[in-house]
Amino acid sequence: MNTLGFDKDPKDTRVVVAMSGGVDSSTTAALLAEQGYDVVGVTLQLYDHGAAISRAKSCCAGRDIHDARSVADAIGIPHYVLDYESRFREEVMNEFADAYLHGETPVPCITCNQTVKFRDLLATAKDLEAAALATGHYVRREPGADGKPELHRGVDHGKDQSYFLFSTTSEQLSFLRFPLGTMDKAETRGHAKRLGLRIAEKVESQDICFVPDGNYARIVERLRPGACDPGDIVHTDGRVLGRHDGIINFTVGQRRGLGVAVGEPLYVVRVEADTKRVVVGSHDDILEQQVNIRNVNWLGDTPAIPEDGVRVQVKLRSTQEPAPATVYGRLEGYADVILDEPEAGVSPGQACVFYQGERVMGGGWIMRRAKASTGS
RNA sequence: UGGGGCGUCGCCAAGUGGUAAGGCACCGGUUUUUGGUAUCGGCAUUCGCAGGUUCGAAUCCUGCCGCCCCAG
Repeated sequence: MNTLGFDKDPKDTRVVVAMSGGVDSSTTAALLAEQGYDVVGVTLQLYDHGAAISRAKSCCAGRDIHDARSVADAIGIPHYVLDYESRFREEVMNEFADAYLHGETPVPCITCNQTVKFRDLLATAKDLEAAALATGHYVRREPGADGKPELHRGVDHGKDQSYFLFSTTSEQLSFLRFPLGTMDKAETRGHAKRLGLRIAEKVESQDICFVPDGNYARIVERLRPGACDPGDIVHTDGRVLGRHDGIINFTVGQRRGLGVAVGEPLYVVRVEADTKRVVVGSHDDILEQQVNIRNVNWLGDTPAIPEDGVRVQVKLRSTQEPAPATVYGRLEGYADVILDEPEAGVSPGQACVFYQGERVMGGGWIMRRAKASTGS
């Protein structure tokens, strides 16, 4: 049994590595190559990088494609750049823009993982007759009780990326490998240095990869010209406090950028696409204890989420330790999550990811509440 | 042009003779492979305007300007 779990020699095990050009995926490729695997590097060209080429901190830009190629050359593996621009635009960028126009707050990284990467790239890897697709994500794939692989958090909870992978199916998981899941960032950089990778000191990627300067609203406007109108900023008590430049600039729980002052901090309580209103209120007004989700991916051992509930911990954002909750299965991919303690700033369009300890139990997409009671 | 009240940073607001609190907003940093949150820091040589009194005034006096309320 080799390190990727195959009962054959590494040199006879072909593995495709998704190489973004960053430290993590480069190191993943280099480590597997070092172990003697038949590594094939693949980099996805996801969007027109003309505007983003000088953006050093985003992933998959032109600069990063170049870096990926350099690393592949240095470690002596074949490397392919695949043009996934059109499908990325359709499935990730367009959905991203539409979500904002509907008053939701999307997580394009998850959409990208569940479509372009773990569906399309994974299929491509199979076409290349690879035994597995490896990525540089900080998550673990652990053998489960019945032999089927489970998804676990990265050992380094500070880098754990399981939030972005909740929609990974069991089938996909069986083909995926995450060699960095047991490492922390320092170890990864240590390997990168040891292996002489030029990108060893490269800065962390952050922000949305296709938003070069962090100004996501501008991208939404470019993708959907004229689709967003200004509207009122309304307090939960009914007062109209001011005007805003478009609902796409706001997300539930947001404080800064409202431009109105009433003495106490104001937070966005909800974003109404139909009336173009941004409703704001006090911090208490953004506390939510029930979260309704859709398009659930369930990774538990039961066929579905029990209707009478199962105890889990949930993340409602990537940078948060899981909080205790009970999730109740509903029909057709819906579920209701009841948190033990209310959470602030639960935003429609974001992901709710389930955990039981280290194990990722799946998750779903947060829906708008039917009628948010304001408590005023 | 009868009476009363008020005018301090974009908003609210403390300060009534000793040399401009605070909150909100805003700006910047940190944190973060989404958005957001959080956190740290910055933010009125100046108190409607003009004179005067005083060692010293946003605080006292005078005039002017503006606003609000009550009464005509």
